[in-house]
Amino acid sequence: MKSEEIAKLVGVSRSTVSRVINNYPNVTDETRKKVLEAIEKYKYHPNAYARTLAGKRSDTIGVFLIMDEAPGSQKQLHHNDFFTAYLETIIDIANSKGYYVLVQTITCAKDYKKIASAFCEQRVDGGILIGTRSDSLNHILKEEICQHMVVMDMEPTQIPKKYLNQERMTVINAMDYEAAVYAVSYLKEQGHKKIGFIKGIEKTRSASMRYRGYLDAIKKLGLTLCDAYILEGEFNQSKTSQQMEEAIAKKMLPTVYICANDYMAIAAMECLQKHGIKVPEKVSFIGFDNTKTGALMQPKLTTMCPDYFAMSQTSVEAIHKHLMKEQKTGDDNIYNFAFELIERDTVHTL
Amino acid sequence: MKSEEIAKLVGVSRSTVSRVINNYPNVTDETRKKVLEAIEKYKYHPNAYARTLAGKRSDTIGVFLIMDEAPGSQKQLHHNDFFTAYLETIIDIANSKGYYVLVQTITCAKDYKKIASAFCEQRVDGGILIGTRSDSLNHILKEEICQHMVVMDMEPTQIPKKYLNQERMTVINAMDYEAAVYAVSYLKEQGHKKIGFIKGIEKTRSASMRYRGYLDAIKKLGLTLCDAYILEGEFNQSKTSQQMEEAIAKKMLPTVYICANDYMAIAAMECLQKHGIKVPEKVSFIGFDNTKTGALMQPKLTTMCPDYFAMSQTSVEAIHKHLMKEQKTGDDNIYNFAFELIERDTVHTL
DNA sequence: CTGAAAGCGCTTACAG
DNA sequence: CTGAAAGCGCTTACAG
Repeated sequence: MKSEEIAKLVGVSRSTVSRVINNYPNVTDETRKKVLEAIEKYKYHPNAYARTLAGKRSDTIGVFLIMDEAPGSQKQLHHNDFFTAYLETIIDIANSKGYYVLVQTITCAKDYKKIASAFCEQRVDGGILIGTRSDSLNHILKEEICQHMVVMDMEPTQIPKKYLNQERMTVINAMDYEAAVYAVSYLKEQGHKKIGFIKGIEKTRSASMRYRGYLDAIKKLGLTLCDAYILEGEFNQSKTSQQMEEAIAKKMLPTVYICANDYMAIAAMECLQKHGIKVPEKVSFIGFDNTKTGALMQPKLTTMCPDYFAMSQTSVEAIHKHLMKEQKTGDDNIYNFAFELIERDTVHTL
Repeated sequence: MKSEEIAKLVGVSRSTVSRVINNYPNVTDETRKKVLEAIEKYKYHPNAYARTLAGKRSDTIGVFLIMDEAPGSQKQLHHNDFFTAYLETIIDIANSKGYYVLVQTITCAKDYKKIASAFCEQRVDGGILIGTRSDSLNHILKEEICQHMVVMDMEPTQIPKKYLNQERMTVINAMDYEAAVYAVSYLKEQGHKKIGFIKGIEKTRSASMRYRGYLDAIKKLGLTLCDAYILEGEFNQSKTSQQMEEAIAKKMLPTVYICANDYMAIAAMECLQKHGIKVPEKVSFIGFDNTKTGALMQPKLTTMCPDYFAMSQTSVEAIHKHLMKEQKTGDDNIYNFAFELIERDTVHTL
């Protein structure tokens, strides 16, 4: 079924059918109604590829998930629930606005070409980058992607001004620095003076900002910074356990650890418990990310929760606005979202 | 940049450029090389929409995630990590075979139209349905989707023969019944005689098969079936807790529960522990699905793990084969995958 | 308000 | 082995 057949059936031209489909004003109500009825009756769907070729947008948003290469052959990618928190909301909101969502995984340097292809083949009108690394930008800039790209978790100062000014990029960040500062002050209020930190790997903006926020807050609040309280967890459970074991052996334990993500907190807690060290009574924990596991385990993990929903929503809307050309000029294509402290059972009041 | 420009640059016709792009044999090596060089040099990407319109496939696979409507406005869809286990593998494998992946969420009856649209607008060459419900099939059949569809977790007998015979559908299931039977026999070997079950909602094939496998195995192995040991968990943590509370109050506890999914096991365990009932010493647990939370919590949950990877891989390959017309005739478009018992710390040997 | 015609960027018989 | 031409199913100035 194509538009010409509908046209014949109704007794109008293809042009008119097209006008109805695109909801143009210059069609009489009567004609419009007849066409709409025929479309409904024969379940006509305009061919997306023909529409796009003839000048319409593809109505498709690309979501690019940057992930570490999995070591084994059977990649357990799904363990990265970090992405899912954004992905399903993005899809849902995009669908509700009439966009289709194309998802691609980026697991190595050459995979960045997938992004370029998606744009160059005109498969997508805009893109959202999730899991951004410090080197991601180079890859993208190298590929000269022209349309609109939303980048999550990237320091705006690292982006060449022209991209931001030409409104070719939108930056969406969580306020990781502020969240870490808040976590420290919250813990101080709870009576903690020895506050440790378990670091992620700092090739992501969020991990490094969380750490910097911690460092600055410790100094600003007059707490003493102790190297022995800072562990290199590398976002990695076994590395975290190992570091924790060493700290236990040295008997250099703070009264609480802030962890750059929930999973390191979970690994560290398990390690302490094995040694009979009570959590949270002896050592308390605050995680980051609000994973499902943290919410369900015992004791339930207190954590800093990013506004996944708002960030996902804003990313879709940024692309939508850009395509609708509603984007105002200026610097409002940089967004920052606050965290929420979710108080559960792993912070003991001293 | 379009094919005509490349043609001019090289001094050949568009036809020849097209032949090179599509890797047709009837081009001299010399010409092919020159064209390829120009394509590389000018970073030419054929327009996907023009290609498809001119008769090529869209090289896009649709993944349709059927999920319950979330109660709140801010849908916490990402809590459904059931999907992610499949989704990221599907994307990865599809990408590696040169397919793009379009993902759509189905949260209500009218959303099934999204599936029809994706096919009718020719945006996808084939589709994968995840999270299938007993009523999903009606929706799909009603929409008269013509191309190839892979359906996960659907009883083959419910599908009209003609769809299977015409190779318009592939069915991919986990061996839920057998897994439940195995779980029961495993527990019997561990000395358990009072084996309970926490049920999901039975509008999914997997939930009902897990329950039926349990029932049949109890009978077959000569164990006594006790209604009080069977709880209506409805795949729901609060419902499970409530049912568990009642069972505790009645003092009608088996020595072990098989749970139709991990999350119900987690809720039930928490409930027992609150009452000072030791897990696994007093009451043991086997879950289903192998969620990350189950692997990380304390005690670590013993669970039946579906072969997510193989199922995802097979679904992509089924579509690929169908598009390549490699699909053999016959009934091999129904696949069943075994579970693996992951022994951790929640089954106590009596 | 409506239609005829050109054009979007490819592929593919067809002819040579 | 290669090119000219038709065609894929739409949209959009253009003319009326």
